[in-house]
Amino acid sequence: MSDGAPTRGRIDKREAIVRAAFTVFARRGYDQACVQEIADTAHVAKPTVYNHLTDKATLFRHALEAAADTVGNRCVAAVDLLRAPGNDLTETFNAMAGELLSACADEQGRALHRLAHSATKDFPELAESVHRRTAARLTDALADRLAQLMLSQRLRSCPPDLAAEQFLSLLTGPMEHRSRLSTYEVPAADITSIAHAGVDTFLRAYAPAG
Amino acid sequence: MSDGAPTRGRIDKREAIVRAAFTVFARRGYDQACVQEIADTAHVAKPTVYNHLTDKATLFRHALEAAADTVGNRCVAAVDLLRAPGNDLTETFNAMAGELLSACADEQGRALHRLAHSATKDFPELAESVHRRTAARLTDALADRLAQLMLSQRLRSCPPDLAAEQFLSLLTGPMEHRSRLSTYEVPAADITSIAHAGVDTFLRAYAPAG
Amino acid sequence: MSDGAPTRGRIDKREAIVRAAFTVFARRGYDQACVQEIADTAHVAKPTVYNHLTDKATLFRHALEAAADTVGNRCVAAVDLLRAPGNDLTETFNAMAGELLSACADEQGRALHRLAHSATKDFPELAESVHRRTAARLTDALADRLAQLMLSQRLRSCPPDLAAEQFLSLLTGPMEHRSRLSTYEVPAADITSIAHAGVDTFLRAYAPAG
Amino acid sequence: MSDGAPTRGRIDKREAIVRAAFTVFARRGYDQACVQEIADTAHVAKPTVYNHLTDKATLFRHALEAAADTVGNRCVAAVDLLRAPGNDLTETFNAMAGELLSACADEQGRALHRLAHSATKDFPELAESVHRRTAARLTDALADRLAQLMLSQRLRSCPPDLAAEQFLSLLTGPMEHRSRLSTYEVPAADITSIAHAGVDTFLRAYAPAG
DNA sequence: TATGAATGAGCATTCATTCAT
DNA sequence: AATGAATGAATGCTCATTCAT
Repeated sequence: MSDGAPTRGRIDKREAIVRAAFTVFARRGYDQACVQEIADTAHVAKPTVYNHLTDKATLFRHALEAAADTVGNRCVAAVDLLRAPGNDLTETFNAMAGELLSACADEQGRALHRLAHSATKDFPELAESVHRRTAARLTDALADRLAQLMLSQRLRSCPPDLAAEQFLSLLTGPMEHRSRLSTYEVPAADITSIAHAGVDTFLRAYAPAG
Repeated sequence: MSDGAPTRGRIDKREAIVRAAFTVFARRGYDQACVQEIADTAHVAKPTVYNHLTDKATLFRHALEAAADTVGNRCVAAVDLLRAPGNDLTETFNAMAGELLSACADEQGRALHRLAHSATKDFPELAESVHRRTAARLTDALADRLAQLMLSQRLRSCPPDLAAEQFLSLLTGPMEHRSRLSTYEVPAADITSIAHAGVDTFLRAYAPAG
Repeated sequence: MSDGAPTRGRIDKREAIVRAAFTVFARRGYDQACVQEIADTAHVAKPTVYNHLTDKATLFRHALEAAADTVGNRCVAAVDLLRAPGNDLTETFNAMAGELLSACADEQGRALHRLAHSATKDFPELAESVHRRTAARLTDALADRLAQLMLSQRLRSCPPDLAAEQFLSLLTGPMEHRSRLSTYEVPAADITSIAHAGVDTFLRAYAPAG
Repeated sequence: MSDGAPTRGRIDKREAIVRAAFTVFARRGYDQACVQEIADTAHVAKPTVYNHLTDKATLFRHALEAAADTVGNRCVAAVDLLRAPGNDLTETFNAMAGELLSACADEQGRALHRLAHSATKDFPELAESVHRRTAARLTDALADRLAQLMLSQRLRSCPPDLAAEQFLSLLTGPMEHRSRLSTYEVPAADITSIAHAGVDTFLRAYAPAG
């Protein structure tokens, strides 16, 4: 290779394959997805797929982990809104909650959720890995923020990871309910109302004593 | 035939097949489950399976709906504990929450949860049906109980279905978190602590005003 | 059995089965016909079919031979028209030819023709038997009539079976051509014109010398 | 690749498959033929068959049409003998008729005839296509020759396609009779005598007037 | 005798994966 | 590095046929 270009091209092709894989897996599910369709979507020949990623299973792992990182990043970014809580805590939480739900509820997020579930049987480590890159990472980040708010007496003092877990449950539980296990898209209005209701309940329960 | 017995035999065999189907689908997932294994598990020949249930898909539907009814029944029974709330509301809720989580967290409940998720792509009506027989039915039953408690001023007055949804979210969200999407069994101790924490937060948020 | 009645009922049922068999075989062909459909058509249970006729193959044989006799009878009846040849030989032959083609060209005749062809591989004796009951029997009967006409000098003298064979070929060949191997029904007008043309050619070739 | 060779290999394999398909279909009939046997006969793996020809049905269509072209070519070649009619018309017709019957009566021709008949139910377009490539094409070619002979006054003037149809019927009708619907091979001696008899009758009927 | 129920055998088709080019 | 071609392994489903009633 003269400079970085040829390598670049190869990397691009690999990325294209992984992206195509996620698209196809999202469309068909793991078992019904066929490597041929992934190759077609990536505009490559089937053996080329095997040259880059050994296995259908490997393909699946890379596709899901990449998507998990994307979703995880967006969630953490939403949580970062809590670094600058204004005077009105409710307002700040509402904003964060809205962001969070939007991040999880879009097409990619829902597909990832479904695929992660379907992976539990044959790829438990992958399900674990996705969980770590999304839910666990998000919970940790949120727990950090909540701990700060407890320190500054704006929330009742208590184990911050439990609080984080419950806050997220108040958001995702109703979402799962409404989207029928991520089957259908949830209208923006519903998302907002779920967010507000969750925040309201959370803040009532976690308001500072007195 | 002497009495209803011969018909009985047929029904028994059909039930055996449906039960076997659930077992195998739980073990392998829909796509990887093969009808032969279901037949073997039910101790019947493969065509006998087809004589009773038309399709692999039909087999799947019946197996899941039967399991959903079982799980749903146990959940509703747990909620019925709220019909006789003692003096200590916390204690009653704790008991119910424990029952509820045990019902959802056992092997069958977790398998059903996974399978329902995997069904969303190819059997959306089935996912919907399972949802109706479990989560939706449970939410409705719980909302009824909460409405009564609001009337008798033991809970703050507010839309009961929202309250029910949030209560259940406070239980199932952490469960899903801990079980890694229903992959692993959650130890009884953790179940209890999740139940208590959920009840605590819920009652704080929904305590009667003032 | 008290008198002939119960036996009658049994015979009727057997006939119904054989008739149903021909209907279904005609509709589907031998391989694609399934015994269940025959049983349904005859309004009987499947094992009843096996009680009366041992085999799918046996069913086929009886169905075809019965149909062959029916068709054969009609053909021979047509040939009998030659027993009373009027003054105008052409007219008599035309009448017979028309009858003959109508007999072979109706739904049953065409179905029998197709089925006999499909039987040659696996049931050569059956194909032979059908041939004997239809084409061969018809040829013989016609040869008898032609021999008489030769004796009475109304036709040129020559081997009568060859003449019969050729006469029938002049009728059935064009029919097979027009019906696309018995696939389609041939319009009545075409039948008449084929008949007349065949008779014309035949009588020209077999006209008495001088 | 040096020249066109590699492509050649593929074509050869495809042709081998189609040829094998005809062999097996001829041996078993459509329904009883199994793709595995075709693959074995062609010395390929079963999926290779599917790589080249989509379907069992497609396989059937290609096999029959190829065979039909072969038979059709030989028939047309036979008819071409009439382009140079010698002084003795009978002799020329006898030669052509012999050629014609040999072409239709060999193993391949008889198999094609049987298969075309069995195809009428499920592949009417195919039966039509085979008919067009053989009988119809042959009739047309013969009609052309007969028209020329009429013009040169060596045959009585009349519609040439009707004459062609009748001539062919005088040959194939008795053949079908003797071969019991193409079941058995017809001895060469019989072929000759059928040919001569057919020609004799035809020329008597179509001799120029006066 | 008539039938509901059960089964053994068979077959088309799909797909992940590997070679040779 | 990329691909056309080939294959081994699997699986859903159908159907003729037989028991037991």
